Formats: sequence, structure tokens, C-alpha cells
Amino acid sequence: MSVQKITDAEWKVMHVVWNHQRISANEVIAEVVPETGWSPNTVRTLLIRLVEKGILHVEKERGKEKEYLNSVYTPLYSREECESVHSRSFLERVFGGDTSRLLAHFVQDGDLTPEQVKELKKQLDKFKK
Amino acid sequence: MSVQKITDAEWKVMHVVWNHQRISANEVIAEVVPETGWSPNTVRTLLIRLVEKGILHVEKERGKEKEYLNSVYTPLYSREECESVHSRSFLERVFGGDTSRLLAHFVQDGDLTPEQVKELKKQLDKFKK
DNA sequence: TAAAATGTTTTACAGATGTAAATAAATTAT
DNA sequence: ATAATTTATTTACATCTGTAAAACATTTTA
Repeated sequence: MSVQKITDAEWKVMHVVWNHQRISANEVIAEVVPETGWSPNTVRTLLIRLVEKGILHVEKERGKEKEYLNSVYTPLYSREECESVHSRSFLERVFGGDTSRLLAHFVQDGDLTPEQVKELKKQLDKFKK
Repeated sequence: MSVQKITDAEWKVMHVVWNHQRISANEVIAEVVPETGWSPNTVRTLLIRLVEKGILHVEKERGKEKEYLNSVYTPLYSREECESVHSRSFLERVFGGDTSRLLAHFVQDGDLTPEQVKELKKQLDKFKK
């Protein structure tokens, strides 16, 4: 079972890590705490769990001589890979695997800009043949 | 918090209930057990939890004179309502709320039939104006 | 009416999750 | 060096989930 399940709370952390690709615990905390109100320790716990799940890598080496340790995390899977895995299971679970119905739902519910609609239609054309 | 969270296992049960709208425990069991391999008791537990969550209604009244009790369940929310709620939280969680990216993903990953593509484009047209 | 079959309710239990406090270790400031 | 500060690790703990077994109740059958 490659790419273990990422939980709700963990996604928050993952998005921040993906945005930086390489980021220290404290930097993650600095971003996540304000927008969630979680305690810094909660964020640390999530980082640790993500490492245990094999989704993040952590460097334990000490930084330059006089710097804090402050471990650095990097993603082991791309955002797209994880999205893909979770999308598939969501599709199965909620829409019984019916992509068409899922798409219809998000189109109606998504108030897309005309721009986005045009772009999406272009994509669909590429797939017609 | 209307419509509490439906878990993976619970969705299986819910789809069966929605398909019938009004269905006895045993009928649910008859459908779910073969396709999941779960014990009948597992299905009953899920039904009970769904009632506790306020997602299903159960009739406890005895049936006709000589019939087994065999409680009857009905959904309190439509499939679409639940899909909607869960879709929104999925969109937020995994795609950071970016509908456009989500749609692109499912279009590419969904191997739609030309039929479905055509249908979807029609939908998009309706939304352009 | 007693046993067998069927349906219902109660209880269980380990692992996952959300959420952190308590404690220990390292670093910097005094 | 020692206290103060910052970072890291350990431990916690209630709730939710997946997954039933056990026990009880009702109905049918022998």
C-alpha cells in the first residue's frame, strides 16, 4: 500500500510542505498555527506521523555550528501523486466510481469563471480523440 | 453541524439505502455482505451508527402480524446532499478549494467515453453565460 | 411447548485521529 | 557557567472507525 492515508489534519501540513519543498518544523508551525489555531505541538505531532507514514522525510543532522537543530522536512511524494490517490478513493466511495457524475457535480457547484470554463473545454477537446 | 461525517464503511451502506429509499436491515445485509465480505453484525452496527448520526431513520414498529420485526431504514438526506457536503470538504482538503484543478485532474484521470465528454461540454456551455 | 431459526441489542477491542501537556535537550543570553 | 529560551521527544487521552462476538428476544417449527 504505497502512500498511506493522509488525514484531514495532515493535509494542512502537507500543503505547506509542498509549497516549500524543503521546510523546517518551525516554518511549518509559523504557517499552520495562525490559520488553524492549533498548538505548535500539534503540528509537530502531525509532522512526526507523516514521517512515520513514509510521506515526509526528515533531516536530523545539525545545521551549521551555531544554529538550532530545527529539523527539515521534504515530501517523498508529489502533491499530484497524493491528490491522485485520494481522488480515486473519493470517487469510488462517494460517487461509486462514476466520474461523469462527479464532474457534473463539481461543474455545477464550482462557480467557475468563464476563463476556467474555456480552459476546461480545451482539455476536453484534447481527450475527445 | 448538519449532516455528520459519513465514513468509508458507512458510504457502502448508504448507497444501498439510497438505491431503495426504504429497506430492511436484512435486505441491506443481503446486498452489502456479498460485496464486502463483512459479517452481518458489522452491517447492523453501521446502520445503528448512521441512525445515531441522524443520517438514517429507523422504524421500529412491528410489521404485519406474522412477520419478523426486521427494522426498516430510510435516508434523512438525499444522496446528492451528502455528496455535496463531502465533495466540498474534499475539494478544500485535497485541492485547497481549487475547483478548476480538481476538474482537470478528474478529466485526465477519468477515461470518459466520448459520450460523456460531449455531455459534459454541454453542461459547460449552459454555464458559460 | 420446547427447540431451532431469525432478528436485535450490548459489549468489545485494537488502531487511527485530533489535540496537546509534560518533560527533556540544546542554545543563547547574562 | 547558569538561567532563560527555544526546540525536540515522550506520553496522554478521548473519540472515531472498522470489525465483530456474545447475549438476548421473538418467531417459527417440530
